[in-house]
Amino acid sequence: MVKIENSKRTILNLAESLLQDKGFNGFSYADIASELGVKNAAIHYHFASKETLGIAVIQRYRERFKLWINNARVKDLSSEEKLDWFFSIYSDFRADNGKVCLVGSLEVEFNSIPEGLRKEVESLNREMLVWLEATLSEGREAGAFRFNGSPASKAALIYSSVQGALQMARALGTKKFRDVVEQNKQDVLAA
Amino acid sequence: MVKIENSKRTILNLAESLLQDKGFNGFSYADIASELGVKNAAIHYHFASKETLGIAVIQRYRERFKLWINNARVKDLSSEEKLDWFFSIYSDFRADNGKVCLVGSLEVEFNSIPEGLRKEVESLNREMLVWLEATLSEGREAGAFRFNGSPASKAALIYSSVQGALQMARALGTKKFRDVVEQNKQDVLAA
DNA sequence: CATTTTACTTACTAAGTAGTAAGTTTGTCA
DNA sequence: TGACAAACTTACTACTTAGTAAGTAAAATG
Repeated sequence: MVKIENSKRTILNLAESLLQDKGFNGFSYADIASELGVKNAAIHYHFASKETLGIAVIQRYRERFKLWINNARVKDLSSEEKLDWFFSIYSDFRADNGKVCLVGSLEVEFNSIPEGLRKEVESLNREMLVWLEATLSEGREAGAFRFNGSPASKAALIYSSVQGALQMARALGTKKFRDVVEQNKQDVLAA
Repeated sequence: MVKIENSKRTILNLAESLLQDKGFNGFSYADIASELGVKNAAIHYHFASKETLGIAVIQRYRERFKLWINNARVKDLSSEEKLDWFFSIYSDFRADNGKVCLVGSLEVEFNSIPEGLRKEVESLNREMLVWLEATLSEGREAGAFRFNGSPASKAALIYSSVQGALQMARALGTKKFRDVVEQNKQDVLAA
């Protein structure tokens, strides 16, 4: 038996995709099992409960984000390029069949998901916000960005607008998402 | 029997609240019935299917929004006050046990809700955006607002940021929501 | 080669889901 | 007063849900 890591990873990929597509309450173990061509119980073998599966998805995403921002390919970018990189994460979601931000998805269902999952969502949200705040702060000091208010508030605005724009794009089309990204850049880039 | 309209309205109120609290896939007829102190089938008597119930909630909200914006109490406000009024709608959601925007909630679950409901969500989103765009446009011409880009893009940014901020506030607290509102005002109000 | 471990399947449970059909109570109105 | 209709309840169906327990085939390991 050689596909231990492979099966586990495939389940995580599918769960992540379903989370972004239909939300935590919108998918079932049966969805994953049928897509994978195995039985329901096989999913439970890898992830005892839906809560642990959800937690694993978010934890993996947190690891991934940490690796990204500490990798030279992102770390060595200019402030403006860093912001573009941030937006590009979400542009990929959009291109990929109208997926939505994991954080936003789970926050909408916040009051109907297990508590362990809530904690993970909070951590991921906080970590992304911290990075964005630091990027905005550096960029303003370097003269690349110009905005009023604190970097923390501006980061919260940019992040929540992108999150909301992904959702809005589902009803009103991808253009709305691109509009929001462009408007954010106009609002923050020094003339 | 005298409480026809009353029961129907109470069901709509509860459904709206549950939608904002747990999402469309996060509540059931049983939740409404038990809260109301009646049996499941009583809800089906008033709303044949969950889809028609959801549609009715959104349609009522659309009517409400139309009444609001055409009422003198909003219509006669200054541009700046209109924007404040818009934000205040969502501040009320926040104050009311961390509720989330109906539009955002349903857009997250967009791919797992009935099609008739999707259409309603699209209409509500479009109508609110149109009003916000017009308000921003008027305000800029009147010298109350200052921003780059089109009123349409700025409206999309403001709306999606508020939508996202309500969600973010669930994980990170109400302060985040207030920060986003304040930042939006700083970004748009003429110095 | 024997044992253990991995990755499942089969077969099930208990609970919840939307939805329906038929009957009941109660107020309204001709 | 009697018919009707509104607003339910009772009792059910068909289905889906997460989760479990026991068994199995095959690969890894000692």
